[in-house]
Amino acid sequence: MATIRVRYSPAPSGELHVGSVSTALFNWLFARHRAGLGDDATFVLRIEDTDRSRTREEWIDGIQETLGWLGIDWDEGPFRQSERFERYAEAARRLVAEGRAYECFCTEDDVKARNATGTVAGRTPGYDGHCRDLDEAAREAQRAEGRTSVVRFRTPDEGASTFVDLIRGDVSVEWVNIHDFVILRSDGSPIFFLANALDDIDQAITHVIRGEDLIDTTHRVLALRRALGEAEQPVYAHLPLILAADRSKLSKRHGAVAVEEFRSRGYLPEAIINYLALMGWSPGDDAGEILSTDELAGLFELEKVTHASAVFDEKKLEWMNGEWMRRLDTAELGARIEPEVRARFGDRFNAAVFAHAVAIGQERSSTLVQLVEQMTCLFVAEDDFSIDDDAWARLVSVERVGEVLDAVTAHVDRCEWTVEGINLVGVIKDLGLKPGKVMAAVYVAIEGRAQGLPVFDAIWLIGRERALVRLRAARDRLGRDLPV
RNA sequence: GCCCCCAUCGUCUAGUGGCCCAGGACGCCGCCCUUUCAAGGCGGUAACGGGGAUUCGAACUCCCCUGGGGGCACCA
Repeated sequence: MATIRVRYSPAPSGELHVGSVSTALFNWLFARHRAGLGDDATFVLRIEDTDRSRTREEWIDGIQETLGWLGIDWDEGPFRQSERFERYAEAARRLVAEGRAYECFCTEDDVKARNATGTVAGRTPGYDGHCRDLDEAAREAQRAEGRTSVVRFRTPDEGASTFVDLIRGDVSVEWVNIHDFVILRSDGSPIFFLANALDDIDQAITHVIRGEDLIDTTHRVLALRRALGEAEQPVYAHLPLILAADRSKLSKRHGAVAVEEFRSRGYLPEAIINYLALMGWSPGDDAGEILSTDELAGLFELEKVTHASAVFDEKKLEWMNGEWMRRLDTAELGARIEPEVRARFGDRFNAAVFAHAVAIGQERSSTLVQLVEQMTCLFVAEDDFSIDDDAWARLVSVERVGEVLDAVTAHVDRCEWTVEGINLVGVIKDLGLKPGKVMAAVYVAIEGRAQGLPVFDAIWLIGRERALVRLRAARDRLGRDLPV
């Protein structure tokens, strides 16, 4: 039995976006898969809030809320780096005392200016080692001038840094390309590298699974760990990134990227998990694509993670969401939207009508939002009932639409009040018209839109009175629009 | 500019030297079903970036090029 400890360590700088959740998911799937194998696997949640200026409490709550909604649960934490500043500062002091790090008086602008003048032309820009070898007298002089300082880590001057990535193999970089970097800001707060290295040590993390955008930072963290006296190093695995359709980094300008946004647009957590798991990983052709979270955890293997970044395709997510909506138990599906529908319609809400609507809507919608929209025509007050322009245009274009509406109205007025009794197919045929050609007009008149629930059901659900009101209103409006 | 990672249909991917003139899924197109639209069923379109090398034989191995992405902060 192996001991596995992974961590998901988001920075609370906004709502969780799909890339970040993907990282959380892969860590979680790995831990749960190993636990299923009998290993002692722990998933730790850690909030990397070292940058006070970018941290907001609501983001931290939001991270937990979103993970909870998705069903990604954690065994330890959330730990917060902001509560461990003294620990980091102490470690930095120790590194300085041991000569592994040094006090640096250069400001950001100083460094930038020196880079601009070509001091390091032809090389990776970065710190030039200006304060590396200041003696105590020189440092004292700087302080006397009132200059503030940071603590900078001294990287090796030669040789290369190499580590084995579980999904990419050997990853190596020459140290000349990695300059001395800041580990403690002038205000005493730690920089990511330090806090991250120390937390991984203190929390005994065995596997670091994160996005490929962090692959270059690994060498610095590893150097820091060794300087901190840690002999053991965790296993690293760098995940492929999720890109926007234009292959650039996914960002707000590409539309929805925050998971909460997808949530409010009617996506199910099951579908989001399923979709994200299949971005950058595949269990092989035989497993199929619609997989529950448990099934995913059972099949997950880091070794099968793909290497190339993947483009986010909302079309496929939507399809997958529809698949999940149809797989869900109807009562369960109803329960997920009932609070919202109740809130929206107050005492106009009717449980029996709602249940029937969910049952027939389940088969024909891809998102919860679509499902809710389909049933608004059932609950909306007649005063608020409206027909959108596109739908009206559709109605008007129907052949002999006036006659159709008249015949339908007459039928609805007297027919037996069951869905089958309402069946309008015969009525249309009696006019010598094809139901498939003209029924759209009835949909528009009754549901206010060209896309919705089967209209015989809708008529039955809203009742004879209201159905007649809507049909006559449509007929009246038609008379005004198309004076005969 | 320097460094790192990557490279199969439009997109997500299967494929680890012969089973592949490359399979699945989404999308798209067509047909069927049909109370509009959806959903569903059936069918179709579409890819191994280029060039060398190794080999009897390369999508699969190696090299170069090209292309894409990422990194180079007192962000993480």
